[in-house]
Amino acid sequence: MKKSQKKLSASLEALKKAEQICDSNGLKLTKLRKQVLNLIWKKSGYVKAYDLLDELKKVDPSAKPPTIYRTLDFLMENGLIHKIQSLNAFIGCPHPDEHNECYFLICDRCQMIEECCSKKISNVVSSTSKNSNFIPSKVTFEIAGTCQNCLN
Amino acid sequence: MKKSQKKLSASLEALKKAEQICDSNGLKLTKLRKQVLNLIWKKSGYVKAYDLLDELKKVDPSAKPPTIYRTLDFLMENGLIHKIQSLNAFIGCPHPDEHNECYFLICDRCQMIEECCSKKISNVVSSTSKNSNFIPSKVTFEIAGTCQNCLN
DNA sequence: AATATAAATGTTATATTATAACATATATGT
DNA sequence: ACATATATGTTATAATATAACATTTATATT
Repeated sequence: MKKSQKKLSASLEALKKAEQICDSNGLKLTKLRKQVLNLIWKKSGYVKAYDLLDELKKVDPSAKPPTIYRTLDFLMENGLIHKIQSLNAFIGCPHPDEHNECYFLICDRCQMIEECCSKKISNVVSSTSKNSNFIPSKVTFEIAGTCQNCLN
Repeated sequence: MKKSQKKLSASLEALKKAEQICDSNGLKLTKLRKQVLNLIWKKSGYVKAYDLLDELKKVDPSAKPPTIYRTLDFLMENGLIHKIQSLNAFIGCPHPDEHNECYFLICDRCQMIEECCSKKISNVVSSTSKNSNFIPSKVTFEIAGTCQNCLN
């Protein structure tokens, strides 16, 4: 299977899941939101908001910063994408139907980001939070470095 | 001991450590760098770059964004402060002499941030990285939520 | 269907965060 | 004393993000 096909199916898969999630939660996956989610999935790695805006402008010249940021907010609120805080960038979530504590492996050389889930993370978060009598609500866990591919 | 005294001593302590570290590493803790580090420690929680700039301007009216950002870069590179990625904010490091994998407990209600170190974190990072054949270089681990004080 | 209400999008303006590029000053080594 | 490196000063602008208000579209109710 070619890479373009792989990307295509990941994108379609993501759209399908997004539709399911929105359907079952009474959320509206509007044309704009679909377009933006699609643009995010078209990129192989992460996307910056203004790059996304430029892409969107190609099909909707009236798009402006709030167009993108509002849509990104919606997609984030509903777990369909994530913000990578250390890069001010965004990436599609491959498993929006599960809500685990996740972390990101971010390659400094290529723009690939691997999203991983691990019980270990949630365990560390809850145990360390308990130690400090802290009630956690949002976890940001990003590991930058060099990925497998780029090591060769 | 009053809170202001506690803050003062933490600030003095931090300055002392910074001087030691710079001394033993051939780094120059210049007047500007000291001033900025001091301003960071004066605040009880985290600081934003432009707030810091406003403070600095009070004693050095010619200060400009690069003044602050360059100084913050120096302080970060040498482990004297940390950037909180999820807030675009900065905070002094209470133990710049040790270099552990740390995480931050960030209270949404007050502006307090607790920096914690835990072997568990480094273990999770190294084990999960190994699973993905990933060589980690920089870890961002921030947990937002509600702190002990604000729960009452 | 007509109307009220809520949700989404459009639009203008501006706030916030950060860096590039080049000039000058200060410290350091020879 | 001079060359070199490091730090700071300065101007300009890039990159990221949101506030505030207008308009449109969807939804619920009568």
